[in-house]
Amino acid sequence: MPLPKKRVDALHLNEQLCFTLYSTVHLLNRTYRPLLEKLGLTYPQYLAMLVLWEEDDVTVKALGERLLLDSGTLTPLLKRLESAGLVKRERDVLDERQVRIRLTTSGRGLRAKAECVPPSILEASGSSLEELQDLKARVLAIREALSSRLEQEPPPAPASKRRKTG
Amino acid sequence: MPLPKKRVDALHLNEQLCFTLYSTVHLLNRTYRPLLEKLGLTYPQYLAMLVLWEEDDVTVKALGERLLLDSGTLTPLLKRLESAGLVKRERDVLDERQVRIRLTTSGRGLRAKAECVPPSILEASGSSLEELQDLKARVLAIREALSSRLEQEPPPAPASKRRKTG
DNA sequence: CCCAGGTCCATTGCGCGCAATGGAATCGCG
DNA sequence: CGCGATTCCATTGCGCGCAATGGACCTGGG
Repeated sequence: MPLPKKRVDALHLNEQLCFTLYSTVHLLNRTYRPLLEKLGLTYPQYLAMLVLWEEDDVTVKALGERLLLDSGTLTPLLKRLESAGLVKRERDVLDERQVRIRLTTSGRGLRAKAECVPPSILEASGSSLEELQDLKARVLAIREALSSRLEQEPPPAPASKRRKTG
Repeated sequence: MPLPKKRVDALHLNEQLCFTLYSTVHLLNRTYRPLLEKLGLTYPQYLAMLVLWEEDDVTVKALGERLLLDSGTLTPLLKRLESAGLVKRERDVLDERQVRIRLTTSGRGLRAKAECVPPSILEASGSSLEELQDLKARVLAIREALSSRLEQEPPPAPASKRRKTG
């Protein structure tokens, strides 16, 4: 046998964890969609509401740090939540650069209807809570590795200001 | 301690595997971006090229089944690959409903430059190949559960044609 | 007090993903 | 053979994600 395949081809689609994660996230989104439609939310909007249900009255920046999203994504998303009557967006009085996001009564009320979502997803996953918790921890480790790497390397640094490694 | 938290709140963002997967996929995309920029590809375009490097001359439908994407996503993506000179898109002569995607010489040649991508990602993940293979298998199990569920349930069936459960 | 630098949000442009719709080609049943 | 059903791809509309840019605001050194 003169090796019919070139070892374990790293460029083979089905070998790649990344593709598995990528396609699984899309299937998860499709699974969430009919559940969240009843709440009038998309999945990223649902994530923003999760943060607000935990801690009301947060800035766009703080929201972005929790969700790992930037203002280019959040600004239009929050405007849609506002026009849906779920949140209010107001400039901070003490620091007008910031915009504070606050739940409306309607937004707070939506939480009760959201409580049936996680159990439905758990069931659809076909896995146990323990398995999912274990997976979460392992994937988190990868996310942290990617995250710390992305924070350091990219700065092409125009010049001057070498305060990190100097 | 009168339980300061309400058990293990399923609506808590950081409890959810789904958010971990969602945010990790975005970080992966950001990690791939500078690597793939050298090839002139986005991540979904890279995935399509992976399939074509495995098996040239495939239909849009076959590509969609491998990548779990539909024509609404693939048609414009493939047009961009075509205008980049990497593939050709031609109607099948025997069945003109189908469009066959074939690599150009330039598209085949890009494979060599792509070989450095998987090792870079492996390193950035901070994990061993064994750990990633194990994760892949576990996430695949969830993907299969979601997939089989999505295939059955949704048909709202206008009427008639009850061939599955009838 | 002034203003250079930094922070925070908004905007723009592009490429997905996907639901929904439509048109052209093919298939299959009578 | 004829015609309704099905298959396959293209198009449209919308909501992300994100890089890049810009503007308003704040802060700190002089």
